[in-house]
Amino acid sequence: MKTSKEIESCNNCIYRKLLFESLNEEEYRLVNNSRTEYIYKRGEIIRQEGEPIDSFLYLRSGLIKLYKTNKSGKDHILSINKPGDFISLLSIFSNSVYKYSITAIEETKVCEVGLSALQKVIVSNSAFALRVLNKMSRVSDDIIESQFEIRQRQVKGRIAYFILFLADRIYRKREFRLPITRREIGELISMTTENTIRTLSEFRKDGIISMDGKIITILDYDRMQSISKTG
Amino acid sequence: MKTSKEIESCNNCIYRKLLFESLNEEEYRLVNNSRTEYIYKRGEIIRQEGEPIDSFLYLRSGLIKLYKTNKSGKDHILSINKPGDFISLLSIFSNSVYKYSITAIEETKVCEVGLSALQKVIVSNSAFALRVLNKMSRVSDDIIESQFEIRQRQVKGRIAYFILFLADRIYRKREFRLPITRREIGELISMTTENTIRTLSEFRKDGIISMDGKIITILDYDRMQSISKTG
DNA sequence: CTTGCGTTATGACATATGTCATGAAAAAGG
DNA sequence: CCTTTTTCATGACATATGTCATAACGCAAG
Repeated sequence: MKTSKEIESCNNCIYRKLLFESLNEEEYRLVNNSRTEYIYKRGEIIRQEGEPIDSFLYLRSGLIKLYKTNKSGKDHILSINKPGDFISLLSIFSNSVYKYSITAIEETKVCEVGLSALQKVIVSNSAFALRVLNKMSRVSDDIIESQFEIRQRQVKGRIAYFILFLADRIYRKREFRLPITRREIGELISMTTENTIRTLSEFRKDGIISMDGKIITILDYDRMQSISKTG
Repeated sequence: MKTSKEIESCNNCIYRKLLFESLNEEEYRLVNNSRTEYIYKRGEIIRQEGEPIDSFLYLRSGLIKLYKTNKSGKDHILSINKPGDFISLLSIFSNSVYKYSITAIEETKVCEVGLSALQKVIVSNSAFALRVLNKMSRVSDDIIESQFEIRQRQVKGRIAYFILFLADRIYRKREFRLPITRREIGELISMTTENTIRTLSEFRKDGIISMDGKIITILDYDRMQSISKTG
């Protein structure tokens, strides 16, 4: 499952400042000693629903999806997360097991910090606790907001919303490679694969995007925004 | 807006134990001095989207809805919350203004604690911080989970899910008074009022529930569960 | 008590979405 | 390289959901 291991110091990590800035030497050592860095290949499962929560996961590079499989075997994707996101913190303090599965959708570097070490530092360092609280509420907020936005749109609006999410928040470009299949887009926006494909084709026919396999270029950004808002 | 004010000591509050147990005298005094208790009548707006977050809100009795109004003027309800729930904590640490509006759907008692007092205690008392972290993640988790469950069902399943939510988690009875209108149920499950009404009528015709205005009785609990799971 | 307005209710019809079938294209695996 | 599997694509049709119209009912304000 975990294909490769490669420990680096947090000192070189651009996220150290974000999170560990307020730690003193001892606290930092405590965190760092219980820290491991793993690399997951595309498609590898990082954590599975029901597994005990043993550590705090922090995404350093790559992309992951958070999802759940229902009884019929159908997956429903909750969110796509990017570097800098806390990918497990959601339930770390209220659940003992993962409520959702996590899979790497491209090669992904994950920092894993032992839960007990993290809790010790939270107890000893209140500035750090506030920082975690802040970051954590932001991630939950983002998930709630995106689900909320998705649910009040129909297919065209949902796909436009997702394409703009990728363009604006993930890649910051108007041309990018879809990181997931059309089936997975459907699992994310709660639509069938066929309708997802059909709608993307329609956007292409209407000249709003061009498509070459997984490469998408937004040709008419304004119209895409308008569809995301109204449809 | 706030119709009545009535300060009680936290000592008599059944929730004190839940949250304020770990506070020492001074911390407790700090919280209590910045604490006010308000009573909101049915339909009264407790907080409005966009208002600055000044305090931490804690629901002592009654029921509230969390919702957002979109540009077309249509409301979308995010959750119905019951006593014991943190109703503002969601965005308290990551936003300076409320992202959602809060309205009392029946007479509701709300405890309001000044945000700065709360933050001071979080910084000074790490056990309390952990408790807040735990409770907070649970509330966010609940919202994410219910949205997640709703979105993968169609109308019948969504309504069955909601009816069972009321029966099992809010009233703990099989007969209860719907606290909201059918339009609001639609706003909660993202369906039109007509389809919501139609589906409830259908449940009645099929002998799954009986209805007398807003009074609902679940006659066939098993079938209701089965619809909630499959439909 | 009456009036007015929102809620509940239902039908007819339009539109959106799902399902099933089929095939081409692309990716994965030996 | 070839084979196998998955993804992408599209059509025809079934079903679910939305829209519009209409009416009875109930609650609340005067």
